[in-house]
Amino acid sequence: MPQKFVPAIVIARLPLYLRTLGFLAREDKRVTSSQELAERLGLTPAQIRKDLSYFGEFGKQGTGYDIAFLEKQLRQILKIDRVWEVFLVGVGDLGRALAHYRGFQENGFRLIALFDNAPSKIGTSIGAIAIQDVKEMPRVVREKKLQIAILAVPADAAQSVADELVRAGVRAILNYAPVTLNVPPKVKVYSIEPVAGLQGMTYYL
Amino acid sequence: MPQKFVPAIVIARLPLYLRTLGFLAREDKRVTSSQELAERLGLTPAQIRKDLSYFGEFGKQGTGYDIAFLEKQLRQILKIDRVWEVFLVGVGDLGRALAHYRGFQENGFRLIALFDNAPSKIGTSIGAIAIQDVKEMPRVVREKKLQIAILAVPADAAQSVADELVRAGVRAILNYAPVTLNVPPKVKVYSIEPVAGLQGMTYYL
DNA sequence: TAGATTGTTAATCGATTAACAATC
DNA sequence: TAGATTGTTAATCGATTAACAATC
Repeated sequence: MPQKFVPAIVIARLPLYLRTLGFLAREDKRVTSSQELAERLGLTPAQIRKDLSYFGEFGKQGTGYDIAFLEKQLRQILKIDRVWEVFLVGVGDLGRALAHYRGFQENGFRLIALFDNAPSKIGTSIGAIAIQDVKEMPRVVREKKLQIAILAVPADAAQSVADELVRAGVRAILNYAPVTLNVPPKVKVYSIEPVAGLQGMTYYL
Repeated sequence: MPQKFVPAIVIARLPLYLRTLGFLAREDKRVTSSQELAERLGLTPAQIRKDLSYFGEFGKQGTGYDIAFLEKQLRQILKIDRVWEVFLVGVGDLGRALAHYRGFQENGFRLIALFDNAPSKIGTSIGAIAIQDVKEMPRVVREKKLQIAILAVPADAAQSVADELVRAGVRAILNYAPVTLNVPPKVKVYSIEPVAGLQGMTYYL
């Protein structure tokens, strides 16, 4: 089935749809509508129907969408109907907090390796996971076929570490370093930008 | 001067331009071009020139942009040519890490208050900042005229706390809770979405 | 059946890009 | 002057929305 091209911005909304379906399910709802989802998400019903239509027909006229069914479909589409192994590079304050964050685990992203370059940290552990020398990273990534990295190194190291990640075969980087990473198009980057976020909001104050 | 409407997506790019100018300055460059900025940022030169043109003429034909000058202009436009006081609600693991994060401070966002609802935390301190009862939040926010909140409470409390923030007069929320907040249009929300970010990337794996 | 809501088309809206005169 | 690069216009591209036939 030659999948029609789906804009990245549509893909980016699917996790939000999925999350909202989860909330509705926990409210013991069985069925929802593009109208209800749109209200919760601050979008238009048309946009939600259009987005879903890239992937198939998931609703029923007059009724709406079966929540459990649509959740399952979205999980399949996003390929999160499985557990993904992820690893973290950079175990500073931020990296340490990320290593403890349960949200990844809870959503099927299992942290299985930690890397840092500080001799004082290498060999120590966080929870059950040992911190390894970042020099070992390429070998471990290849051996375990890891595709997803969480990058939490200082800004001035981020690009060179990202280059290493790409060379080692990583295909997705969750970037916490305040830099714009340059990577080949086959590698996806999602950057966490709290400071840029704040700076964008002060404009409106 | 009746400012022309500037698309939010343009505003969102300005902090990235500013950051890149900072990197160039630290490389001892004095002048840059839309071409050079575009390469660093993975954008087109035309887009950068167009974005800047919403606010004035900052370059010189044949030469490009004076880095220090453009930095100063962007800081003024974004209103980050001053220190903003911010406060944090929710001192769990994540909130604790955010309270220690130096990136806010370094970029002119001074954390001046912490709130939580757990009796065991209230009265204790992080660094020099005491954790206060979240019930005190509206009073403190009004007294100090705080406009910017960092929200790091559990997902199921986020909307009701956000409602409180809005009632207290907060105008900008940096949201770390994995929920879509519903707030009036005068209030800006920037959400940090690591899990959604990962879920969007697995689609491409 | 009547009412509700989907999936899709076409129109609209908005953002990006190419091109180029102006000019440093 | 010649080369470089801006600021801006117009064209293009892409995303959102309105509208509605289909149908549950």
